[in-house]
Amino acid sequence: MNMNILEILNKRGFIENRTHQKELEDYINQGPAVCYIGFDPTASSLHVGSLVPIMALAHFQRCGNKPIALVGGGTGLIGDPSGKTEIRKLLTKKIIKENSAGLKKQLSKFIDFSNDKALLLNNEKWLTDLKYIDFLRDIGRHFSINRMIKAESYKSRLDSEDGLNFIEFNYMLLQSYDFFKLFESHNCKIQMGGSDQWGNIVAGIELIRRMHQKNSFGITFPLLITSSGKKMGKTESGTVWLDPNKTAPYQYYQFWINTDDRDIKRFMALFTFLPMEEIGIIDGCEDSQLNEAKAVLAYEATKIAHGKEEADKAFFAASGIFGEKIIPKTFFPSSGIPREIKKTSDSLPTSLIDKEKFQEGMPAFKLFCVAGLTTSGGEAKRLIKQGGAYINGNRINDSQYIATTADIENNSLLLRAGKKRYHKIIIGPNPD
RNA sequence: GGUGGGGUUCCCGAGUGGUCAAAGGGAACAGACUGUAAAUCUGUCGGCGAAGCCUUCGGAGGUUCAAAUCCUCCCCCCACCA
Repeated sequence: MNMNILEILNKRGFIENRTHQKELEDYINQGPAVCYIGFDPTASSLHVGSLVPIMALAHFQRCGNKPIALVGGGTGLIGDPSGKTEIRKLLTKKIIKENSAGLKKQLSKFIDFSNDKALLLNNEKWLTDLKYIDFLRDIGRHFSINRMIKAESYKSRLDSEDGLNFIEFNYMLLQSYDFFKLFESHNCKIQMGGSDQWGNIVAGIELIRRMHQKNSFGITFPLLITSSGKKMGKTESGTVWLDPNKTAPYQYYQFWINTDDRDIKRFMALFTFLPMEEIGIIDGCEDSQLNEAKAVLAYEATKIAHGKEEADKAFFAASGIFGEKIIPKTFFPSSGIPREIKKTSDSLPTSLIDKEKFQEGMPAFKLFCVAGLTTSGGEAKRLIKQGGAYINGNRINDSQYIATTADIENNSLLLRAGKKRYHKIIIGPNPD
């Protein structure tokens, strides 16, 4: 452990706020610390927006501490109102269960759960069997309504038209109880979370103090919005998921490539493990160098989430389409990004059309629908009319254009919508 | 339980019998400009292989030549009262 985890997190921009700094540092310096973050199983996959907490846990582990990822299988049944402008739909128990399983799989890519080096727990274990009366007597009495309604997360909702539901109002108690439980069972003394979790975290700390007269700590991350003011992880084509089946590695890579200039440095610090000394170079970069830096960012981020092989593929596929990019060895020397070009386009999204069906040709707009580049024929025609549709690099000018066997190159059609969206259609019998 | 206000296309939000596929804004998409960036400008923005047609304004019925708009019933949300 050469550098203190707190220093690392701080330097890389993870920390927005923390409770009792001095005591927290002392605790960290005493040796392996235990720390937890909760993940809501509201979707079957985590997305880029959850990456900050995930990376924080990963750093935590790399510094020799023990992270706990807590899947909110129990709390997910309720829904955290923090930062939400409207009541969240209640999810069924079955869905929550499936989602929890998905989260587990994804988290394992970032955090090493082998040999108890990190723990993955589910609060369902202790929440679902709670006795209401006991809970009220033991835990509920420690919470002041007066205090709770002053918490920002509740206040905004109380003022809003939708109001706050009793079920959600209990969320703070349950999350506090989680922390308390982990404190008791795993000696976990730190809880981290997004800045909207501050109220819940502090409530947990308070509960532990009241129950055990012991200190515990909280750290919150800054709310990540891109410099263009968008919420992290949402793009034109929807959410960027960590599940390769929901967001292909190539797309994932592209997401990072499309980072706003102003965000490159910040994102590198947060979403890669590259040393900060190297990241500092961004400040002096201009134009094409910025794009190279984005490639490094995209490569590293993809590698962390999907492995080296997929990252390589995505990188080469991108060079095939957008032009080769040779990244000098001196530029981010720690990065494993390929320094020479090898052409493939394997990792492009691909679909298959039967050769016989294609014999008579197919209207171009239909092809774009089949490829999923557009969602309706009208949209595809619009695309063509606007000059944003290409087959094998040739712009299509006629919305009635029929693609025929003459358009096939190498048994395939490379469709392009707009500047960046590509899809390959292979014509022929299924190769399998 | 009572009273009042609401539910409009991805989101916000106008629209109170035809001129409504529904103003305006946001988001998004395309083009131009670029660096697979940002900003800006222009265009597009329910579906259907053109015309024309079809589906949409919480749900189900009804009035009418014509309904997002009027009537009936139902569902849901909000506020105040209890």
